Amino acid sequence: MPRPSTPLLSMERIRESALEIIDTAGLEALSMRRLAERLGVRAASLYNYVPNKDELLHDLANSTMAQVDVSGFETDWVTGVTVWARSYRRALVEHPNLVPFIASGPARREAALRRADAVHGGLVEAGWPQRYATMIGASVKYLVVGSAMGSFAGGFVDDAEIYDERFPNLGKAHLLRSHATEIDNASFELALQAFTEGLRRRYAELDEIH
Amino acid sequence: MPRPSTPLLSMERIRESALEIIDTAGLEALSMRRLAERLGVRAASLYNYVPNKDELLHDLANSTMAQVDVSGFETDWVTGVTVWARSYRRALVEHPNLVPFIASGPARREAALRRADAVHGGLVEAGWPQRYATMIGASVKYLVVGSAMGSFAGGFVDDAEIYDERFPNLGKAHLLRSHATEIDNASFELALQAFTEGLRRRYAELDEIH
DNA sequence: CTCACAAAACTAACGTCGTTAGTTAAGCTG
DNA sequence: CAGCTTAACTAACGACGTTAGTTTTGTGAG
Repeated sequence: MPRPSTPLLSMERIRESALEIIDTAGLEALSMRRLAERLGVRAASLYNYVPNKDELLHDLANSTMAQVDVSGFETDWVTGVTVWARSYRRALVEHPNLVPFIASGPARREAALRRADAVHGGLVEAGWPQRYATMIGASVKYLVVGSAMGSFAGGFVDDAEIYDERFPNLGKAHLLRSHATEIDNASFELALQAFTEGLRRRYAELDEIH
Repeated sequence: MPRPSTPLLSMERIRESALEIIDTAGLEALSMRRLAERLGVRAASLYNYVPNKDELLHDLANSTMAQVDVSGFETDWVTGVTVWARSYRRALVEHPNLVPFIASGPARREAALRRADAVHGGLVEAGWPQRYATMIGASVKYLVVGSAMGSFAGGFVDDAEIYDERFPNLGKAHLLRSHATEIDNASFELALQAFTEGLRRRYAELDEIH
């Protein structure tokens, strides 16, 4: 059926379906053929909208990164970092299976660069030396990416037998799974707050020098 | 040439070549056919040694995790965490392209579980409540995985044009690349130390209550 | 010492994948 | 209404993971 009256596809529908597949079946489950099938179409038709699979993934990554909020630096650097980190994590956690793709590969993505620029600028403006600004940006990124990807608690298996006996200290690890997201949230908050606390002390010492 | 006098393959050679491909060409470049070719053999022969590609990757992941050192908890929890975090990161950074695989997927790997058990035990022994022990373990994992995977500095492109003008605060980002590993190391150390500093304060408050 | 069987290589094939080339018909523009 | 563009299609290529079946070598039991 060539050239239907109203188009079957749109960039919007493609993005949407691709994310559905990734979210429910994993990144490796996304294939052009499977995506096409879900859209009621043949694989080749997708190439009228998307140059190739890799570009489609970059597109999804970019629109994910666009949700990150760096407006907090207008207040002060601590809220800047905190708001940034939390919104960053929130965006990634929405599509955890996409995180490995987002996090690897060069920093060419428009949305990501704009935000990196804002973070760096905000920190330097607040008085942090360039080098520190770089390191703080990197550290927060580590924390966010690691937490969005790892889901520490969700990683354990729902079967007590596996941990019992052989791993006495993990005896109750199988219970972690049921409140996995709560534990992951709390762990991220602990890490973020302990980290910013440590930074505040360094920031104070910075002033003492001058 | 069926059944040669001396075997052409061995688990050792397979692991080695697989890691070489992953390190130099990326995780997605590892295919059974390509691996076989590098070993002077046909793809099907690999299945005499390895049940399938996924198991091979798990095997590589497991031997990577086996290098992580959790002996520091015999001294005190701070050195325990520090030694653990550093050796963990060192192990992952050796094969950054394998990190996405290592970090995703359930915690079924023997080596990883043994170490998680030791960490949790060490923290509880030192007086941390169960819940905190879990969160601290998770936090450090976040930091390590994020840093091993992200290579913040190395992610930037070696081309000044890309950042100039449009991203004023990243003006010199293209320079980051040349000392990428130094910056990544320093950032990780900053994050780890700031984090443990924050933890120390909480640990002190913990004692005050009783 | 021989003979059966395990081991370790092979070839051939299946179904899936990303992608391209070429085709077709509908819609838009002059 | 003629001609170009658009958006679907079919067919095909080469690479992928994996399995089945084949062949020859090495080895252990009698």
